[in-house]
Amino acid sequence: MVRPNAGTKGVPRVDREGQILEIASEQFGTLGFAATSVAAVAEKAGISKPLIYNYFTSKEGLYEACLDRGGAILAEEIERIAAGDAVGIERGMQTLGGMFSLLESQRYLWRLFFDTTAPSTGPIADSIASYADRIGKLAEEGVAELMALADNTDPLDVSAMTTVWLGIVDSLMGWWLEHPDESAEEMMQRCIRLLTALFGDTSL
Amino acid sequence: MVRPNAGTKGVPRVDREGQILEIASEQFGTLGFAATSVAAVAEKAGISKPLIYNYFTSKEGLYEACLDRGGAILAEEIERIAAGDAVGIERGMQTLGGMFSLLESQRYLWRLFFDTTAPSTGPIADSIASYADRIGKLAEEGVAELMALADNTDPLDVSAMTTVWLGIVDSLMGWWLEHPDESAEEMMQRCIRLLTALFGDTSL
DNA sequence: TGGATATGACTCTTGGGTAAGTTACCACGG
DNA sequence: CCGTGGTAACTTACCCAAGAGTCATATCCA
Repeated sequence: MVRPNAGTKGVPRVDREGQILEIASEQFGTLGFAATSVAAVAEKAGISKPLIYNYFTSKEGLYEACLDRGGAILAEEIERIAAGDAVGIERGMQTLGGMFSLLESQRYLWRLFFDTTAPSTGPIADSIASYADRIGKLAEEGVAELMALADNTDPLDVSAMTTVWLGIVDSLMGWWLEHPDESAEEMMQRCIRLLTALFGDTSL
Repeated sequence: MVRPNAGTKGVPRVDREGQILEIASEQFGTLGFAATSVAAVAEKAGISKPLIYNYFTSKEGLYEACLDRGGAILAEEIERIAAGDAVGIERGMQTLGGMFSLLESQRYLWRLFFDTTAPSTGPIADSIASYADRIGKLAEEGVAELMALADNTDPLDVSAMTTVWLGIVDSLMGWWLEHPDESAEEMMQRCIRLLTALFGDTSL
């Protein structure tokens, strides 16, 4: 049988995998796991669906690979800032700034780890949870520090505040996604203005 | 042909519709539009799928009916508070308090209007947008007031801050959903403590 | 020539939606 | 007090499209 487009295109596996991951991450990050179809990723990459299955085994495998690629980057940056000596709001703002410059060209990455449509059981859930936990732990640590400054060490209060903090970051990322012209630097300046509007300009 | 379970069960349409809407709202609100299946709603209601289609035409029709039921309640409460004379943070906290007591027994309602898996085109999108806008407008109004107090009237700043504010409410609702034992009153006290941790106890 | 790169054309499952029929209730004429 | 027909409430069994996943095969290069 004649199969006009078959045969290698001379693209080595590693390169192809990288290209697929980039496209898949964008789709998963913007549309969510459930709404992303493997066929669509294949089409965007200019290749066929079976090749993706050949390299990544399943849709979940593909998602997991995206997580691994993005998660390392993200967690590393947050950990780097956590290792600094900034505390409280200051630390929060530094984290934000780090995120902005890190994710400027791939803002959708953040959403990968907070996608509500991702499967909630099975190996993916574990993988996603492991990264989300790693990020969440760091957030919680920062929040706990902040709260301790105000003599509040109630674990549930810290837990709620951490959720709120992650919600703030998430909503900022969402807003950024909808304002693509905004640079990381502009975004940071904006956040400082917002903070000032809340606290007055004493704190920075 | 014998159809052992067919025939009326003596439940009038209005009652049945109400029952279906309650169950559907919970499913849509907790699982999201995409992850909710009509068959599952039917099963939970102890009826068959076609009855739902008979009453609500389509899955989107069902969702729209849920929105109508929940949206009126939600927007009304926020409008009531907006009509008061509280300003800035104070208004925000009052809104929160209103939400908590209003949604204590149906916390999932909030998510109905901020479900990212809902269709983004078609009549539903319009309907959802109309309610979300109504809520968003009120939020933006409150935020704009707050920002004006700090001499910031930049529209993009207000837009970003509004998104953040909605993100905060959303994350609090999410946290509440995961802590079912927490009462509305406890939730409110917790929020006041969190606010105090941030601002010191001068402001209330 | 064998292994890596690739594909067209399937299968199978899930879930939205429908056709056609069944049962219970009720108003009304005898 | 009893048919009897109309309508509202309901179901089973199906259709169909979309999308995950697979198989057999084809091409290319070292």
